[in-house]
Amino acid sequence: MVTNAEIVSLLDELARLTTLEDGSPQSFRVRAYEAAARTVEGLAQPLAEMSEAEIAALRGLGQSTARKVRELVETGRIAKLDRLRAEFPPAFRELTRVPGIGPKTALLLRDRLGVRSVDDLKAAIDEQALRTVPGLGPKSEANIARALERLDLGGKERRAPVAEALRVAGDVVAALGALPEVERAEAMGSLRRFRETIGDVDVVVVSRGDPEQVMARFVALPMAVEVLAAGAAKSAILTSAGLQVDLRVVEPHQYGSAALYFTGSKAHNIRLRQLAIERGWTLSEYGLAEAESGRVLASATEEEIYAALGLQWVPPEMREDGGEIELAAAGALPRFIEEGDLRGDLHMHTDLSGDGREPLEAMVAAAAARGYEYLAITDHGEDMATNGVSREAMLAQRERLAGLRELYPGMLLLHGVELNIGRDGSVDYDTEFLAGFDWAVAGVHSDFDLDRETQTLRIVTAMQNPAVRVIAHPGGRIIGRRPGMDLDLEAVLSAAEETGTALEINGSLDRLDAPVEMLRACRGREVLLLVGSDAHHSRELANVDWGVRHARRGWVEPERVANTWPRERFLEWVRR
DNA sequence: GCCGTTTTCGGCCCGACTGTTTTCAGTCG
Repeated sequence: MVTNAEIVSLLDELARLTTLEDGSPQSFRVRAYEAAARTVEGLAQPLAEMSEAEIAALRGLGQSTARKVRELVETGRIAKLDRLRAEFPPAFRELTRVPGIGPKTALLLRDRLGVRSVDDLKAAIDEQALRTVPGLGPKSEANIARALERLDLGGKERRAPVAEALRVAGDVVAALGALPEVERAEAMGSLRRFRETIGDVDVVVVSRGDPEQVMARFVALPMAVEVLAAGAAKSAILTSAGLQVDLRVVEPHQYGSAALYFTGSKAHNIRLRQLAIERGWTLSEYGLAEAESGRVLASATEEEIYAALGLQWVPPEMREDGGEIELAAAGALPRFIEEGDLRGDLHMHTDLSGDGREPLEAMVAAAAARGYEYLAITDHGEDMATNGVSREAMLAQRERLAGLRELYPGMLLLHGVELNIGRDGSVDYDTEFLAGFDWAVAGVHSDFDLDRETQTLRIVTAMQNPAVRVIAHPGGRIIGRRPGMDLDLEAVLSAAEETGTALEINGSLDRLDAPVEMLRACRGREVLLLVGSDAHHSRELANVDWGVRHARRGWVEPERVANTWPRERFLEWVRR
């Protein structure tokens, strides 16, 4: 079956190709394809199962796109896409990856110089042919030559995993925040929206002084290996980690509109501006203003701008134009989960597992310091070759944990285990030994590339095991390193509902798993979720905060997350 | 290509920067 994710990717490709066909990223058809893709992205039900009329009724999708979707479902192809692919082969499309070359220039180079690939472009530069093209000159030729040398050396082409981008952004924000003329420095962009991969880091600085001073300090930061742009309003550097960082300096009274603008997403911002226009206003990074007089109506905080547009404040993680604007306009945004909502953590390791780094006592003490009402220790089961724990050692740990209960009378301490799900869905130990645990998470740690049917059966079988309460990192992916498992989502979610097995939202930055698509598909269903740290060190207990931000991207409401429940309710569920 | 309590046709987001121009087009975010 054609999945929504596949349709999204094809719509995005149609948008990119249409940019070339129309010769402008401002093309309205391009924006229509993009808007359609964003809508499909936020859709819970499979488009492949909908009729043409039902598809055309979706916001941003009309007759034309509906026909293409049906064509894809029925024939496996889209004729228009095939035609565009033939007209603009991959080698030609490569040209627009070069910074400074957009659709217009690419087409111009093809028509005037016969340039059809990056290699052609290099040859044309060597012959100094670019300067002969009308609209280009020696300077453009030199800029493109320089951009070509830098291509593939880092910058925006390579999207960094969020964990890496957070480190770079943290360093830059700390350095800028320490400057005397800086009142506030924050990372915006896709990092604030908490996307899983980040193209570049956008930083907004609030300063009353002259922005040039801050800009000068910025481009001189030790992590800057190259200055990509240095202007009065915006600058950009390439960091030693190969990640681009853009900086904007704004006045305090413009913080809200700047934050809104630089957080994006672009699609979300365009919708906001449309709402502004309907009211006779304009919205930019400098504020919400009357179109005629230019009088500023709101700019200091995001909240007042959303309010002026008749919207609830939208959490950054939800700003993707995936239906959140309509809900915010109706005052019907889901009650989104917040960091303080969690009352316990049910997935953490100690040094008993080979990969844990701290003793049981330290992990429990750190969890208590976070104010938890309950927690579970979940070291690896014996099947795990390197880190697994024998029965004897598990029983000894159980004794130690029992001793700790007196020290923490206010906290429910569960003795748990992280089981390994074998190829056939079986798990460690035997039924009798398993019954001795208070709690068990089960996860896949090997054979990630089984075919969909086998993989799905494997997970469903594990769910049917009465000892298993939650499937850990159910997508099986490592961001930037390993793709997820091929699963029949519908079958997995149905099994989760039927068996009452929860799905984990693993807060480890390398995982952030369940993936967003899985979380969005849970909307309106009876699937239970659990945010877990998967901590191997006490400082990693804070991973749950990443898990919560990721959960907001998946529109997860706290009511569906079992570890937001009070201790008694949680315990009742565990015992059932 | 999509959309409509002003519209089924005529609109469709905003600003900075750059290079090439003598007033603007293209790119980028």
